Amino acid sequence: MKLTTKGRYGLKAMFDLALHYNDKPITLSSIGERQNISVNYLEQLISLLKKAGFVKSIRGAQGGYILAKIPSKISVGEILVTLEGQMAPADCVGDDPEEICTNSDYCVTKIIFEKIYESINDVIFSITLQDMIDDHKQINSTDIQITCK
Amino acid sequence: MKLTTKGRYGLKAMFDLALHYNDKPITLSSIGERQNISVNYLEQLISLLKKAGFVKSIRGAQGGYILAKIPSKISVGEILVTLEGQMAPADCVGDDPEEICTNSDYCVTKIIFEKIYESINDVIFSITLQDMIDDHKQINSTDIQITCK
DNA sequence: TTAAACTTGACAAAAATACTAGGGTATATT
DNA sequence: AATATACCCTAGTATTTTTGTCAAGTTTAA
Repeated sequence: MKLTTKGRYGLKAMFDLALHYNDKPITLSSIGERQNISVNYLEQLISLLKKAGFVKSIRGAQGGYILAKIPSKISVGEILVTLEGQMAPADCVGDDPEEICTNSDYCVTKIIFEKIYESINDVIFSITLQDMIDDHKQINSTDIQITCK
Repeated sequence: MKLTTKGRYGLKAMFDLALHYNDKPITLSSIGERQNISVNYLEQLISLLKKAGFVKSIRGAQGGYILAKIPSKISVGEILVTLEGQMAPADCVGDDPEEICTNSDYCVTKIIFEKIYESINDVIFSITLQDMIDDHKQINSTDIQITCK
């Protein structure tokens, strides 16, 4: 039940972009440096986030990435689902489940998996990037964002 | 964020034992047959559950496994944690976290991971095997337990 | 004593994950 | 126009995790 690096790195990258929301475009190499993530790998993650409409890219010199929406309109849940897929503990649950078992109507374990799924979603879709910024400002006196591995 | 087969299979096996709580010892081969799980693999899972004190084994002919406690005293959370480890979305959260980052006091993503962790635990530790039996009885008129893959 | 059942540990195939490599393309600056 | 910067895209690959298999025991009821 761990998140993969996709979700963790991607969330950090998005938080990094959110902190710089009104600055000039942010390069992946600067994100990679601050968050300690390989730039090539970041490219793959940001590409998914771009396709999903959460970031915009500006090509060429002085280019980079910026959020496509204000931080309060992007939830942690949207980011994680884009990168990791639905946060379902089993394939038989989730919106549009991948796998529908023959006996799922009578399956007791499925009830549990559904409850887990719902409780995770309640959390992640209720938190936005703006909430993270607010938390950050409260915790950190300096302006440098610090996330750990 | 999927459970592995360890957790899923182990939970099914424990539910199977719970349904037969007052019967004679249940063999792994019968559980494997009903739940469609390789017996050799089940052995590994049940061994963990035995070490954790949730099941007792009776060796020899007519032997098998029985729950070591009544179903209402065994939570889904205990089973899952025994088999999967803590249900933490990242290594930096959980009771006694595996990995303590240098900046964790100031890490904003950690706050999110902690909230996810807590919400999952709220669910899984509040459900017992007895609750599963009750659910099952409500859903299924027959006495045959049915779980899906 | 024999067969059923549990115990243990080594091992291995398959899948998923986490990158790396490297060639493109667009654009700002000089 | 040339150049440097920075995004874009596709493959490949090493590592880890998952999901078991196999084999050689030990224990115990009948």
